[in-house]
Amino acid sequence: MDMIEHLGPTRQTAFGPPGAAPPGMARWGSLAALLRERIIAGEWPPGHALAAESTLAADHDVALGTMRQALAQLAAEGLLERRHGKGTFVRGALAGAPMLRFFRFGDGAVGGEPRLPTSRILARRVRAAPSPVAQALRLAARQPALHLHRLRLLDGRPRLLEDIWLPLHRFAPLLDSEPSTWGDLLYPHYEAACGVTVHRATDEIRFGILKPNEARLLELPVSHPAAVVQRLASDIAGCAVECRFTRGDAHAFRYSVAIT
Amino acid sequence: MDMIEHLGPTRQTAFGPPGAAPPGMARWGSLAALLRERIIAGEWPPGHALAAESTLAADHDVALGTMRQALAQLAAEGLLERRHGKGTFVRGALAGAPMLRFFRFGDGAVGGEPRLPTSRILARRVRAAPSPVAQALRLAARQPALHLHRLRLLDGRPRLLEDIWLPLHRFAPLLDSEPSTWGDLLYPHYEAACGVTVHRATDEIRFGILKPNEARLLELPVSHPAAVVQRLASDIAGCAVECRFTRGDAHAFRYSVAIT
DNA sequence: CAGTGGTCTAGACCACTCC
DNA sequence: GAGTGGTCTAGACCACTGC
Repeated sequence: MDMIEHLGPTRQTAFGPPGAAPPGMARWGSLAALLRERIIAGEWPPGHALAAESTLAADHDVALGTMRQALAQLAAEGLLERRHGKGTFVRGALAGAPMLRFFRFGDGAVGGEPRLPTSRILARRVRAAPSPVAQALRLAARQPALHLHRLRLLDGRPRLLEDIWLPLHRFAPLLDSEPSTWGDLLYPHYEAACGVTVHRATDEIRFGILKPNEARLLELPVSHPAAVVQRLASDIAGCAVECRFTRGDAHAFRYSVAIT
Repeated sequence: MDMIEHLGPTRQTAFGPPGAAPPGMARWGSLAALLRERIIAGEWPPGHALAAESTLAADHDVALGTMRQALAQLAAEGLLERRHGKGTFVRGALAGAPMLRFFRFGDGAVGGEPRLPTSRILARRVRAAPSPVAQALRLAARQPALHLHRLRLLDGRPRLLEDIWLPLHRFAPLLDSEPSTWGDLLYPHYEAACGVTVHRATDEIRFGILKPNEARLLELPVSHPAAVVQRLASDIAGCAVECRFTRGDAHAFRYSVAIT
């Protein structure tokens, strides 16, 4: 022990080139990258508990604080969830990215309580995806896609109309069950039936005009203005897994953004 | 020294009740709150450099790491900005919350380069604010407001129309200068002319119909659909300082949101 | 070069959760 | 009570900035 005392108790780059420390990445960044890869590779499934931070630190020969910083980074990225007294867990599917956060349907009902939307699958077909969708999903030419047509209702009244495109090669199990048994939330069903976890998504909002059949299904006048939300959802590895177009009454649309 | 050795080197709650540590706030949280108050109170103006973290730590009798966590918290809140090798600074006005991020005006020009919008103040009046605006700005009844009517152009073509409401008691200096000298960005002018720093804002988006005079100014047909962005901007203390309504062609509207 | 923030260590105690 | 994450300490070295 005394032989290495001159190195001091804090020889930080003991396991890497001493001088070439952070060219683009500090020690905790490398650890985060390493753990990130193992999570993305599926080594630990969603919901799985990682080893204790002290164990992880010892396993990787770093101090506790360094490992904590790596874990904090992954938690900030949404890959991990840390629960005091319980452990560190791989995050599962998106809790919810409810489309209704974009809309305020006043109705005649007393406001306040958030009513849960119900959904009805109107069609389920295998067909070639339109070019922009195929591009978004990174489908090869003529590679088949699963198309869902879905109506969402609030208090029994049709409110949102959805066109959902899924790469067939990952969602084939959806062809084997009755859509009416899927429930009102698709992402949990994707995970249960197909093992596909939706981890993040981007919504793009634009303005449009309802086509006649869309207006009819939503019980709105023809050429009524619509808010269109195009969502591209990805799994934990960043692969696009769903392309969804949601249309609703433009006059009911309302959305808030915070700027800092 | 040896006399207190039995306390160990890590008597952490030496300056607080030993057992009642985090009832709702840990040590670093209290430090953050303390510094936050001093920043909000204006003790350090925007752009001011704080003392070195080591100095701050010593001043408050905490370890470096504890003070670092407090400073990191404030940086995450957007109150501070830390620059490696330089120091820790109080953040100034919002760099920019460009309205044009909501719109894509394709034009006939080659895409790519972000063209800067110019602005033209069409009117500047002192008048009572409409009730919703007065409520948003927390103005007392009949307390006067400054109203600006502003047109924003891209490549010389009118694109956005803005109604801006300001509490007169903080923006009186705006009555003393020629609006054409204000430049194209208002927030820096607010800071320079009135000492009001816009620190954060929320945008609320909806769709509506242009009124005849609005359509005329934007060179669009009457009753053309419009995207309406209502922005409520606040200063560093969280006081609402500006209520702004921006209207533009709904068909040019496009906005992206990331969900994680 | 001195001063700043960024990284790392080794070890302690605390609060939460569950058995 | 055992195990987990959360907080704190005291001190070291590193990388960036500007004189």
